[in-house]
Amino acid sequence: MKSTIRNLIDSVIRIYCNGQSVSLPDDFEYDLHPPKETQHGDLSCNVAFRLAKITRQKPAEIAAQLKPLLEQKAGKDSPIAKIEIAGNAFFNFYLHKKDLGSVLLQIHDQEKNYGRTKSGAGKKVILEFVSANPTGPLTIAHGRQAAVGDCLARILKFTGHEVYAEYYLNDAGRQMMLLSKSVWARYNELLGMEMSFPEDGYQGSYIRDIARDIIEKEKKEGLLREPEEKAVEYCGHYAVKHLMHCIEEDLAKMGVHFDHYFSEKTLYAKKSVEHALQVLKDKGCLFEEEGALWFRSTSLGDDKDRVVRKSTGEYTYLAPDIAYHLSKYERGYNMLVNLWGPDHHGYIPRLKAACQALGYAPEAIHIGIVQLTTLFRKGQPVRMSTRAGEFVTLRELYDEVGVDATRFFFVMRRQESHLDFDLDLAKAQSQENPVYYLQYAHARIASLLKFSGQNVTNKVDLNLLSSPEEAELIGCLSQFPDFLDQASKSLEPYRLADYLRQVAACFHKFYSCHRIVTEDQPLTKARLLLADATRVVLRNGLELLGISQPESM
RNA sequence: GCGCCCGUAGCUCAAUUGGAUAGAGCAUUUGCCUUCGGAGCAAAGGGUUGCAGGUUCAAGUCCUGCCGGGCGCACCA
Repeated sequence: MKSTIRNLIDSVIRIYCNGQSVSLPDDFEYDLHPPKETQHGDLSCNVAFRLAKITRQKPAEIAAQLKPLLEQKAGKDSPIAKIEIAGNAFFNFYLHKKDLGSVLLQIHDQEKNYGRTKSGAGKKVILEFVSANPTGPLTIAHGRQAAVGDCLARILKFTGHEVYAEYYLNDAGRQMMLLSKSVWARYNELLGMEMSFPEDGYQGSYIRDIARDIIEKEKKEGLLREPEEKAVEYCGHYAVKHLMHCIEEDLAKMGVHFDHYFSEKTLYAKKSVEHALQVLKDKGCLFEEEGALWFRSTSLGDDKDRVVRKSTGEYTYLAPDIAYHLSKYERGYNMLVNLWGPDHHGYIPRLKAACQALGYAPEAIHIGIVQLTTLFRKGQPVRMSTRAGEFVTLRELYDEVGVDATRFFFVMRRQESHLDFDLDLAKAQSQENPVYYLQYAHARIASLLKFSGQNVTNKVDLNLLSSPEEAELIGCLSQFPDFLDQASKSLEPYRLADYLRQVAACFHKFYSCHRIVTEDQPLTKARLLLADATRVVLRNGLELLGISQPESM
């Protein structure tokens, strides 16, 4: 529908430009979308304003010239019922009811595929998110990253991208050593040995649990007889295995899926770090100074150059990261999406620089920050502190409020802004809970369809759906693919959550204004088709958010 | 000190990426259940979009300078 009109406008502005003897720039763009105010018609277009820059005529004059051309070109079979100029030079298109309603036939026909687009065709996306160090259970901060990332993966797939979801597992380096030593210390302590706990070690009680597991299920006190280095290594290995098992389980229970957990250790085993640095060296991006090896990131937008190998011979954190991203490049992904916590935002320029040096185009690199969440209970912030080992874990959160509410709350706000998570609101099985608002609409429709006792058919008279509430709902449903493309293009799932709320609101309004099942069979059939189309959009949308779609509540 | 992000209704947030009269939810006030699910709907109040300039047909959105808040500035990970 929209593309028909867009083609019409395109052909008309070409005629107009020829008449003015000016050529249209290749990047010429204009908007065509439903206006905010329903009184401004079904589609609104700003093309006359945009042309003003090119032909140096007044927008109103251009609009006046274009209008007859549009009307003439449209002909009498077009979906356009009326064209008017308003607000100086906006075009407002009014469409025939049956053409507007034809989207319902499309929805009925496409069902689970309604909303699918091809806008991401050819894009092979590697989406990296969560990537929490395996040094403890997932926190609510990771939970938000998980929810946002997983929704994003679903949306990108639905909009035609090829998506590979990956978790980068930091199972090497300093944090790992600390974890190993912490477990080793608890192990000794449990066996009555004297040992000081490492400074900055992990304090959480789960460390002691892991140590106890080793004693009870595995080695008893046998580690004491081994060389300390071996024993510590064993503790670390066991702890990572155990913690990753918990992390994968936590994620799975929340419906979050990863295609692969990429181990940092394997980078060293395969000499990938050396390989990556060689690649950069061959491109002339490295230099030596004061005994250290540097990456010249300033030539790619960073504010200072970065050390990749210290004068001691050790690599900095950046080195394996470069190797990891080279692996993404070598595996053929042409679009990079990383979701990070806010504590890493200073790290973005150097990694972007690295990715560009490795061969990625700047516009193919997307590093997004998922801001922190503050939990509120009875209006008071819930204090969290990882240092003392007393934090609210992701598991505790969704056990308390449920997976659906957890996921919805995590994605309902733009991810780069700080989130206030009201526990009481999320738990409330009542009207003020936004999750239930959506699910209620879905359940209500399911129940209604059952009540009607008839099958939904597409053999209906669409002209019967002529009330403002019906028109508004139809317009809303027809925008589903557009909103998905927006969410996918901007990498912001909250747009979908917002849109679905709008769909539910339109439906509830329609439902309370009009009785659907009546003696009037043609009207009943038309309204049932509309209700069922709403169900399809809600179902598909909730599925993309990873939220269940109950038939009854 | 340098860099990045944010500032919209009492609170939490939108605003189709520069479009027409800035909109929702919560909270407050008021209506609507003998008919399909009231976990719903309708209505009211609430705003100089932090301040001051600038860019243009058009600015909450872009640019500059202030004010206020958050975060980051390692040969740490």
